[in-house]
Amino acid sequence: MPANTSSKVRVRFAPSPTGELHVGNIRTALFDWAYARHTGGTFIFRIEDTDTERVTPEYIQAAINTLKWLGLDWDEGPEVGGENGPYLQSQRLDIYAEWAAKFLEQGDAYHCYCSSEELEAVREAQRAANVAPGYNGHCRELTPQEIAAYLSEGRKPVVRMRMPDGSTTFTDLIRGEVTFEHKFVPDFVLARNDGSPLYTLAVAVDDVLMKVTHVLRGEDLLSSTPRQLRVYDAMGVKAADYPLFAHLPFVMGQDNAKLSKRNGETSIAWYRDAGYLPEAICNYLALLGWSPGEDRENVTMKELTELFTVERVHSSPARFDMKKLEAINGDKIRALSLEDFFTWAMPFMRKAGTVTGTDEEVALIKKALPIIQERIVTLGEIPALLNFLFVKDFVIAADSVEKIADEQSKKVLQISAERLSTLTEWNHESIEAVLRSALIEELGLKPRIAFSALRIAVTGSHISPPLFESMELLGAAKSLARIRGAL
RNA sequence: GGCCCCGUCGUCUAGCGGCCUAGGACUCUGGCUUCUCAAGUCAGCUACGAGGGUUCGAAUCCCUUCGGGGCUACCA
Repeated sequence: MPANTSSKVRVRFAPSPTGELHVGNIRTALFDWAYARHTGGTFIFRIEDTDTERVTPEYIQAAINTLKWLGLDWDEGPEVGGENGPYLQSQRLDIYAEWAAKFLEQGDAYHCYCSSEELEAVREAQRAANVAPGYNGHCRELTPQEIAAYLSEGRKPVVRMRMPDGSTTFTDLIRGEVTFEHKFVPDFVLARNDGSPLYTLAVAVDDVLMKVTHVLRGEDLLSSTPRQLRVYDAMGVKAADYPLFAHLPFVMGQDNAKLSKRNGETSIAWYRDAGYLPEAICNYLALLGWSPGEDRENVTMKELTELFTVERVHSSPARFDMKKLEAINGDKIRALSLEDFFTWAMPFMRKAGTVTGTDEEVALIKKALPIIQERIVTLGEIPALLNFLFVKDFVIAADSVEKIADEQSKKVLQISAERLSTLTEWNHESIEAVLRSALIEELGLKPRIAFSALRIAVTGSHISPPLFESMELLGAAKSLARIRGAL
């Protein structure tokens, strides 16, 4: 039944920014974007801000920033414009009003004078009687007298869509054929009594006007699809021209409930601040409900666009697993060029107050990054690992001080200081050579014992980057001073 | 309650009637490597929700059942 396969693909991501975009939203955006890029189509970004109670300008801006940060660039939408704009529904109110009026005129919709209280009472009764709740059609066929009576009471009507008898069947690209009997799809409201549109009206009108060919969205919207199709029909769109639907499975939290603050971090801002790379987030999210097959997992953004197809999207929900995200983030960090790694690392060093960004600091950071690149999972771990190189008032961590208080440690430090001070060339090879000869060969100590004391004395912690490289970077003067200071 | 969707290792998944005594990844456990932590590497643990069919043959098709989720708004 569906056409549109021959025309150019146009997909949209249309969030309702009633809060920060969360992981689930982003997964949807990612799939929308990947599908558009895969097909060489157009990616439209539209803001559904018809819920004026909950949507705020701040959230809208945050959504824009999040998509940008992730690298999900759009071809039409806020900031870039496009010939089918505006892309904020709040700026399209007159369009919806026109269509609502047209539906009224055509008899597809009607004025409903029922108050919220009356509606609630009806639902209450339906629940009590154990019948399917929903609008009972009270205002479907009002007489002019009844209307006049309502009007004289000061009632202002909403616009309600008439659902005809019968059923709606459509093919979901992920789930196959889905049918809804209209007796379970009650007449629904298109516009509030102040004339403002509801999601059901705006989404359908915009998808048609913006020539959207594929609707990839969360599965929570699956059961609203018959209503959307009903609006298309009223708009005079032929069934063959309806967009194709693909309802994406949910992203769940650890406790098998929809992901929320309670069971996992949901805001992308949190992941950004913790030091996750956009590519890692996208790669991981892509794996939630989709798979490239062939035992592949690690894909770049480019590969994602090449490999992504709706056919490979799952129909079952996926649980968000922080551990796996961390693993992928670590992989992505290790794959970074030194140049890129530095660019990502610098803001974290600054923010932590580890450095201010002087030329000397920058030079040292660039030399130090290679030795920590494979030992971190998030960028946020960088400052703690490199802090010993920049710290002004060096102190040994409390839990490590006692570990070098014994005689043997003292001896190790004493001898190390003596031998190290004779070195003419200060680099990790010469440092290692002289220490091995003094401590391992001459004293016969186990490496892990001998070097542990030095590590603590020099870096202040029993966990650090490789010791000899660390000492080379720290420099002879500071290294020796710290070793002596620990005695 | 009704309607709709979903159900392979703890988690994400491969699988689309025989290649499956079910593969990969993450996690976890153990080994190797090793100056700590990592990284790397080797090995191990663990799954087709259940019950009926169809078929020579089912994780793959059908039915039932159980379980999970969504919707049921003048939210989206």
